[in-house]
Amino acid sequence: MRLSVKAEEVATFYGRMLDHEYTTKEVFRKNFFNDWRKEMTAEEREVIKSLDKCDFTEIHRYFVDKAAARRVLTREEKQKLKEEAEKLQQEFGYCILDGHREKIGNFKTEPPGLFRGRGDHPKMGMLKRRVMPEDVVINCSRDSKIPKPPAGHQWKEVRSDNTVMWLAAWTESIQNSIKYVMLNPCSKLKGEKAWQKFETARRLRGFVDEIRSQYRADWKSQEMKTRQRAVALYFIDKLALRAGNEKEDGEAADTVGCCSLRVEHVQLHPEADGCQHVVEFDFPGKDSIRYYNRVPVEKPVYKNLQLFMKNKDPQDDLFDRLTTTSLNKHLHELMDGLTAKVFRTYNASVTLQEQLRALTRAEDSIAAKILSYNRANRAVAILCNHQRATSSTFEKSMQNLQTKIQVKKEQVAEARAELRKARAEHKAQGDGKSGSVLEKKRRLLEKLQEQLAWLSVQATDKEENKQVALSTSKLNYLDPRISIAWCKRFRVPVEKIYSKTQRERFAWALAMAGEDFEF
DNA sequence: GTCTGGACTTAGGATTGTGGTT
DNA sequence: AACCACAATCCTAAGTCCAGAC
Repeated sequence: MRLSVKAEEVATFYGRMLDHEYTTKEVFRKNFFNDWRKEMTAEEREVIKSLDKCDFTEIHRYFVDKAAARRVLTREEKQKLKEEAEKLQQEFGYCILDGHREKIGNFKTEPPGLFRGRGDHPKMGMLKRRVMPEDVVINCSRDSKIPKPPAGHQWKEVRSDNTVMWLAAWTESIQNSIKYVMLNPCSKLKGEKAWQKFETARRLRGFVDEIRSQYRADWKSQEMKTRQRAVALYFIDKLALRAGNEKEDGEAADTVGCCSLRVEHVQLHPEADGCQHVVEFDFPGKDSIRYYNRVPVEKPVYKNLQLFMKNKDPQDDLFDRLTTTSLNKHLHELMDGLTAKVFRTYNASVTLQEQLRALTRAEDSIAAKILSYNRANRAVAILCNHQRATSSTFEKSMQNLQTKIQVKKEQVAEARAELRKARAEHKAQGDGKSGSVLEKKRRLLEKLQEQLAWLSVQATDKEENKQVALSTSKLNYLDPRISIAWCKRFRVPVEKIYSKTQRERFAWALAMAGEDFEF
């Protein structure tokens, strides 16, 4: 069936996703079909009444072929595409801020498509509309070269607000929230903000002992509200839980954080795993990532939880007298600039520093030091519950690595035998030629042993990292100055820890952290 | 207090780039 | 040159937190 242009475009959004799990989900299909029908002409709507009877395979094949065609382009053609993208980046990807040319993060508006909400999102599959110039607000100084809208179009508004960071904004059609064009993390402005964030977290170090003893005292408060706040704060501090703002139901997936925990998300065990007073957490957190943890807690916490759960239904709020606003208000009184999320930053960075101290040995090889670093990083990622899906190729690539290790082991054994032989020969002949052969064999063995060590480090790292995502903590929670100081102290090239973009993002830290930086 | 809109950070998955192997 | 695996980067959803209105 030949479709009208509008209906066809929306059909292609679905067709190109055909091999994605989304298209098997009832909610996705229902929302898509509903929005698709809105784009149809009256005649089309007459004919197309059931998604089950629509066949998108031709559309799907078109995109598969297109992707394949892209893959087989010649080197020159690929080079040309790259240059075109670079030209676009140069023209639109930068702005002038306070007289400096700064890289923009997202300089393109988001293309139209089908909304891909995470978890059980009630709006998945809905049509995300194309952004038109008429939707876009431009923010730049009055005396600057104001960007021109495309021919025949106008901006929604041009304003000059120097109290905000965004350069352009539009309202997105799914949640009616605002999307922004902002600077790249390598920009001076973003760098300063990150630095400020870590400085706030460092300041918490000076207050944390006092705060901890206070919330312990508050576990026995007369006021229910204070007790709830004190137990919640304990979780935020000890378990690095997120604040947990309330969400409008029906608008997003059902996920929770600390303050929004419900009775159904915790189970109390008087005794478990050989410990007393164990709390079992099981709830969907941000991005619907499961948080599952069994932790022994101090007795007053346990008793309080029993009290908070008494006479409540599973769906009731655990902390019914607590909101993120009231918690943060309390935190503000304890320290200037203190909010719930500062505890995550603080505990993440402190954990990294402690773990690095405990794990690194000066006499280790660079490879072993990097494994230690990754393990320290991993401790943080586990604390913050940063997960990733196990890649579909994990088992296979692990197997490949094991094979490589086996081959390398055999090579080492062989090299060792040859070295022995060369040594015997040199002893018998004692001339310069047999001496240089001996030296060569010795070097070969050394090199192979090094390679073997590196491979087995990789294998250990890989296995331990199967379901743990290190990048989120590395980019957002770990004060980069800790890592840089560690690199300097233990003579590890910083490129082994931070990629090029990461070094640009953390340029501010590279410039200021010496080897004795302490968080 | 409570609600809402706004601005910003944090997050995992998707896509792209790279370097080694076949 | 084609292919593959992994790392790096991009994308944008989903959080946090604040200010202002009532």
